[in-house]
Amino acid sequence: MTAPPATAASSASEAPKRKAPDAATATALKLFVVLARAQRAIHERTQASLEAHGLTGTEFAILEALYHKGPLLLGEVQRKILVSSGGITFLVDKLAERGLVERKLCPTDRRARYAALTRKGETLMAAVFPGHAEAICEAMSGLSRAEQKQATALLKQLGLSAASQGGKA
Amino acid sequence: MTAPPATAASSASEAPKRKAPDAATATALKLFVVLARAQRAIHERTQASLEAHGLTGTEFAILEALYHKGPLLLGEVQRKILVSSGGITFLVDKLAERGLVERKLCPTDRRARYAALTRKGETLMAAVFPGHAEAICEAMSGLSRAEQKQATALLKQLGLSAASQGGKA
DNA sequence: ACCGTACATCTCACTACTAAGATATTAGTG
DNA sequence: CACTAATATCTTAGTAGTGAGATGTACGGT
Repeated sequence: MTAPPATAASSASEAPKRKAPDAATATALKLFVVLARAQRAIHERTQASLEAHGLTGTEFAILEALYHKGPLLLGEVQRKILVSSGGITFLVDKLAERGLVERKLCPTDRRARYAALTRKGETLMAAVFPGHAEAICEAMSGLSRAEQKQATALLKQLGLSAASQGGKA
Repeated sequence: MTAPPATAASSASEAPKRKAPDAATATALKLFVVLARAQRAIHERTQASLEAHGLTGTEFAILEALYHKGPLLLGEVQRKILVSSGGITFLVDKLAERGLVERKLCPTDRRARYAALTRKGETLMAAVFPGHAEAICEAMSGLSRAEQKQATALLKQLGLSAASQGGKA
């Protein structure tokens, strides 16, 4: 998995060669930059524990969903991890080649396929998951638990608001 | 630019089929998920204003850096927007093909090249930047200014801490 | 002047996706 | 039952990058 490129951190304050954005804009731009940077830093820190097992973050997300929820329709997995329909086919193909998941027929809808962890996939997740959770804890350790909860509340509000501003338009 | 795939939102509370993670871990995992989701939502919302001009987010980040700072060495741009060395060559090539930037020799170091906006690139940025800043403001409007500042402070602390936890190791 | 190390950029092969459209199946309507 | 619209997955071609290594260049020490 790749981390998103960062936006240049300059906008708000360093060298306002052309414009002095009003204060509200400056506040929003600053949040935009630190959000991108924080996400990137956390992302890089936590992917290391997955790479050691030969998994990308997206692959792990699929396995994790199946691990915690049991077999799921491909479409359900797709909506959960937010990749394209072509992407989920490709990713499940690769995981199936490695023997970690298998496709199963859906008895009530012959268009649909389930993805399910194999024994091998379960074993892998049991080995990988605790270390990954710990890596996330460590990556977040710059904030106290109270601060983490505060940040979670703010980000949830922000994310829901942004997501509802037009879905895909 | 592509948004990073989301992690399955399930880990913390929905169907703890196998494990009841301790409370500190649950807090960190939850923050991990909402951080990824918020970043993704904001990202999608704000890229729309760039796509209308045929720019990816990364391309815009390069142009923005040059717009606000003037000509920069390729290496400086690279560090600012966090892409690989191969990536910055590729991206500047594409922007140069479109006549938005040009390479210039560095008089004091013949290994180095400057990237600089052309007249056309400046014009484009003057047209694109205000709308993009406004899109960011709107995307952030789910939080009040005070909340935005609070979130910025928390995320800055989180990002710096995570980034210093091993740089690349 | 000459060496070795450290850069700055570029080249090339590869990866992890996305978007659009094809195919197969289901469900609803008259 | 035939027809249509909606779904679920797969196929194909293309994109935005990464990473390793190849040049070409700079500079401190000798």
